[in-house]
Amino acid sequence: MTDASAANEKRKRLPSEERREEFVQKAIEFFAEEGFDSSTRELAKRLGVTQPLLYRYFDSKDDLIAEVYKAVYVRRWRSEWDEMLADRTVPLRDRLVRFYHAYAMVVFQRDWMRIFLFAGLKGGAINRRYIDRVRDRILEPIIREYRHENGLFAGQVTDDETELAWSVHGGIYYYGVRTEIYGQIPIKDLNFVIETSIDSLLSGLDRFHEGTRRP
Amino acid sequence: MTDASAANEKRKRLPSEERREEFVQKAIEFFAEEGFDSSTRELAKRLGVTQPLLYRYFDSKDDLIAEVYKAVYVRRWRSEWDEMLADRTVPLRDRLVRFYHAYAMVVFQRDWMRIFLFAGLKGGAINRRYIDRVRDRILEPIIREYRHENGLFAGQVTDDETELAWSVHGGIYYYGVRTEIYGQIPIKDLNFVIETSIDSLLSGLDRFHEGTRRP
DNA sequence: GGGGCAAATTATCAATCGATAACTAAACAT
DNA sequence: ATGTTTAGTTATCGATTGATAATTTGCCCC
Repeated sequence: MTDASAANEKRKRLPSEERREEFVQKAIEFFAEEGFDSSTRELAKRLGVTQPLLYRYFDSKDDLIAEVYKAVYVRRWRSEWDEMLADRTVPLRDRLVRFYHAYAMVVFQRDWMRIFLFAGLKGGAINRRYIDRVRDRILEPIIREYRHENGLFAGQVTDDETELAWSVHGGIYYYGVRTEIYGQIPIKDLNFVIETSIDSLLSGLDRFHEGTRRP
Repeated sequence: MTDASAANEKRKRLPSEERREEFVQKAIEFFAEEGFDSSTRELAKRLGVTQPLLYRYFDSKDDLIAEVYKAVYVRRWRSEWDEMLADRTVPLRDRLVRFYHAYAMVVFQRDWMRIFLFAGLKGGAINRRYIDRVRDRILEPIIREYRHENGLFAGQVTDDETELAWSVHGGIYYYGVRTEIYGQIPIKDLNFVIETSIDSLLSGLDRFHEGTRRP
C-alpha cells in the first residue's frame, strides 16, 4: 500500500486539463488551511498522488500558488455585481443590501478569506490590485449611484465619500473575518450587519451633503 | 569573520534577563516581517548571535513565539484606556475620539498587526481571547457610557448595540489594515476616519433608541 | 494485440529545518 | 592569580523541504 493509493484505491488516469484543475481546487483548500509554507508533499498526499507529479503540471510551487490566486480572486469575481449596483429600477438601499449579500456569499468563505490574508502577509501585489478593484468597481459606483438618486451633481467622487465608504465596507468585511477566521459565534446574522451598515453609509453621505440637496 | 561578529564587532556578554528581553524584541520584528515559519537561524543572524544560543533562553521555538505573543498583546495593552472611556467629565464623543487615537497609536503598528494576523491564521486561542477583551473592555463600556449620557435605562447591553459597535470598530480597524498591511496610501487621515466612524456609531445608536429617549 | 505516448511512480539530491551535545572563553569572587 | 560559573560557539543529528532524473504503467489507436 503506497502513499498514492491512500486516497484513490484504484489509480485513475485523467486527461491533462481536468487533472490540473483538480490540483488547483485541492491546492486552494490545502493552502487556505495550512498556509503557503506547507509542503508540496502534504498536498500531494491529500490529492492521493505522489509529490513529483505536481511538477508535471506546474513549473514550481510559486507557479502553483499563482494559479491558486487566479482561481480565487479572478475567477470568483462576479460580473453581475456591477449590474446589481447599477440597476436603477430598484431603490438604492435595496440594491446595496442585495449586492452585499451576493458579495458576502463569495467572499465570506473560509478559503477565500484565509488565502487573502496569507497572500497579503506574503506581500505580493495581488491584494493591492484587489483593493483597487473594490474601490473602482464597488465603492465609487455606489457613491455615484447615491448622488444620482439624491439629485446631486455628478462630478468627481470626493476623498471624504470614498473614505466613508471604505469604513462601512471594512465594517461589513470585518464581520466575515470575525466569523470565518476567528471562529466567533455570530451575535447577529449577516442581514442585520448589512442593513445597519448600509443605513450608516447612507446617513453618513447625507451628512456630507447637508444643505446641498434639492428640497 | 564569523556569523556572530557580523552585527556586534565585539562580542558582548549581557546579563541573562536583559539578553532575553532583547531576543524577544528582535523576535517580534523578525516574525512580524517574515512569519512564524521562518527559521531560528535567520533570526539568530539578525541578532548577531549563533542559533543554538536561542535555546539557552527559550525551551523551543514555540516557547519563544509564546513570549512574543505576551509582549505584544498583554504588555502593550494600556490600562489607561478604561479610564479614558469612563471619564464623564468629558463629552462622550470627545472621549471616544481620544480613545481611538490612543488605541490606534498602539494597534496601527506594522508589527502589531502582522503578528495579530499571523497568529490568527495559525489558529491558536490568542486572537479569540483578544476579541473577547475588545468586546468586554471597549465596546460594551462604550455602549453603557452612551446610555448613561442619553439618560437611558442601564440594563444589559443588547446584541443589536454590540454588533453595531463591532461594525464601526471593524471599519476603523480596517483602515489600519489597509495602510499598514496592504500599504495603501491613506486617502484621508486617521482623524477623519475616527470622527466619521464615531458619528456613525452615535447616530446608529440613536436610531436604535428612537422614541425611548427622554425629551 | 502491440506500438507509442503520456500519466504516474520510485529514487534521489542538495539545502534547510529545529534541536542537542560538547567545547571555549569571558566575567566574577576569593 | 586562579578557580568557578555561565554566556556563547562549533559541530552535528535526523527530519523535511523543493526539485530533477530515471523508470514503470495505463490508455488510445491502428
